[in-house]
Amino acid sequence: MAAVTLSQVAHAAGVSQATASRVLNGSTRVPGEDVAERVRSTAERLGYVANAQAQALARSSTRLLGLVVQDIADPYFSSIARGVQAASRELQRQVLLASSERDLTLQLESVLALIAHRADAIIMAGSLWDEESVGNLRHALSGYADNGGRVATIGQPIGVGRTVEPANSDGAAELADALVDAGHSRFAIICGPAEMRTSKDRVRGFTASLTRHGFRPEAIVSADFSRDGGFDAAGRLIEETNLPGSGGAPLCVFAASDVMAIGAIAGWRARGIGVPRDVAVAGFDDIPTLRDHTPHLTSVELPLEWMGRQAARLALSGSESGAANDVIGEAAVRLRESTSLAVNSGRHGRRE
Amino acid sequence: MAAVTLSQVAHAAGVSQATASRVLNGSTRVPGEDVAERVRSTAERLGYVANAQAQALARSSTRLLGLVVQDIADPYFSSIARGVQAASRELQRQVLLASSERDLTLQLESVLALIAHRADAIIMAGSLWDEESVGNLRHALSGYADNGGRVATIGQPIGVGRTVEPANSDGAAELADALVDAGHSRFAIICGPAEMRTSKDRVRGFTASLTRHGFRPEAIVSADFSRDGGFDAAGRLIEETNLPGSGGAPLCVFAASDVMAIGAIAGWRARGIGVPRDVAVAGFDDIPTLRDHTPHLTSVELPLEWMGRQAARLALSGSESGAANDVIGEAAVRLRESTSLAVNSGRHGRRE
DNA sequence: CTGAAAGCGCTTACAG
DNA sequence: CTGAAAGCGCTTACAG
Repeated sequence: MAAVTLSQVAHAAGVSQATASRVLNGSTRVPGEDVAERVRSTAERLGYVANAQAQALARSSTRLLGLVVQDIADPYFSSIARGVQAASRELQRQVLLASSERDLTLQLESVLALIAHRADAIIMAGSLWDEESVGNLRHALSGYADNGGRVATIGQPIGVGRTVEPANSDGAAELADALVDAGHSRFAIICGPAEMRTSKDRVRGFTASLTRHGFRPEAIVSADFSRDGGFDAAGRLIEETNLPGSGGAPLCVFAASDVMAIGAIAGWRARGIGVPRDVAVAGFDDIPTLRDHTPHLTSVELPLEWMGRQAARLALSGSESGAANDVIGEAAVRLRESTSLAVNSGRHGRRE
Repeated sequence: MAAVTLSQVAHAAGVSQATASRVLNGSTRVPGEDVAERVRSTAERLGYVANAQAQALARSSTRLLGLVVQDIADPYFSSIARGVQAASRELQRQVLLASSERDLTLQLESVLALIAHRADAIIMAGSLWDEESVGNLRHALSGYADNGGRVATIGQPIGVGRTVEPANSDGAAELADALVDAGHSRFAIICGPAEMRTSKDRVRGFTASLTRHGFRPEAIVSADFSRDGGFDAAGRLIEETNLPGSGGAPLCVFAASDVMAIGAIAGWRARGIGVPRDVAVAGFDDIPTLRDHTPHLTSVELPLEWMGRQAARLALSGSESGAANDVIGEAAVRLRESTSLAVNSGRHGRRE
């Protein structure tokens, strides 16, 4: 790449490189308007675009914001990414995006790549690790932080940097409260893999609330944290539990994410089991793209985009006392058709 | 940031900086294994991570891949981004993500930022422009290309670089064919803004096919290219068209995207109009997250993730004759419940 | 195989 | 206000 260089512009404009630099890249020490104008028009004419790599090296600040997500196509992460992106624009940063694919090795590689690029800050969304494997990651991150790098995690603290914590446990507990209030009395759970903290927290909150109300889940089925995982789990669940006949109390299933809930509904439908006619279902996240699903899904809304923005803010704002250290993404229960009891009283229930 | 430096590692290992560089960063000219090992362990001990900015400057190659999308939270773009991300991992690149928000100014700024970072290649997905505004963009991009930058667009050619073109027009035409084959005879269209080429191409292909079959749309309603746009359009459409009574031929509405179709269905449902009972609807894109929508949506599948991969390949592969210049994202019609005529024969139709 | 040195394209004290 | 020069952290001919 032989792009136009600052020194070329300076030469063509008949000034020193220092002057050209000061004119073109917002220095407070502004040269005379005549010279400035000459430099500007020369730069324009030559099509000069400053080399950000060289600037970064000279300033030792890249204005890069690193973001690692598990899967950018997952609506959960793409919503967060949107928030990060928006905040980074306001904060004049560029986003360096890495995907970890739920693979611990890739996750470490991603982080290392972001460190190599000397991103001013690194945001890790939906990180996945167990206590053994987290060592390398934490080591890399804390070295990075020691050198002035800023770290923010979304989901769980990793011991370095600040964190945006979604109210997974509390939200799930409030959901259980609301479900009990609505009249449900039989519960089961579909969740993700045991080592996934997001899923674990949600199950924990849900179960704890149930216990307070004097209930406990009749079954807990774990599967891949995906639509297909929910589909499979739906099948396994009905083998483990009794769906009531027309007389009994209906079963209410909490799926640890909307995406799993959708899969479960599809799985039941394939077996002729209707929601909420034969079984009630609640999800988590309240993904916007799924708001028009039929039946409308009871869920727990999380401010995903806002959480992305906050993570960027936490990571980029000074470490001074002013800024909060951690922030909570508050959850809000949305009771909807999928857990409705009204239509559940008999076999003749109509949807709508 | 005072990260450990190559020269520090070299010093600590008692070798020259050149040697350290050769050991640590895959040069073919490998030093003796004893020295190499000493350098490696020193680097490890000191926690050395190469500064990618400095490397980029020295090598004049950043290994950065720029991607600009309109909205990363839109499933259309996040699917593409996933493909780009996957390919870039295989090609050892990092992704620099920019969002243009359907704003021409932001779009230009995004591209300029990517150029400033000297990305090896820039991919523009779902670009939006009219012939007047495209000037600046094309100018920036062609200057970039002149300096060795590679460009790929997804959606429409911009006159510089290669392009991945989704079969919007052909796919929509095939959809119309299939719908006519299935027995539909009355049509209407819900589309995005006139200046959006994606929408325009789809409408054009659909209408052209209709014409060949001797039909023409009874109404064309344009709205925002979003769920809410579809919702609004649904309302306006029924004011402009006659929905048949129990006897007449049913209306079949083509929405220019799945997201608009979903919105339209919600809009009708809010007015007591059922799909496909009262009106048939087809979308476009076949978004995976919407596959479990009720009714199952007739759509035209586009290989979005694959298109992202191809764009990365086109952009990063050599300009030599070997590689194809442009590639088509083939469309595949998926006829499903939302355009089913079986249930449409009377008022007693049941969904499922 | 190994090293001294120039150069990548900027910024920024330091002088004038 | 303006410029000469050092320095940011690497790579890579060029010698030895």
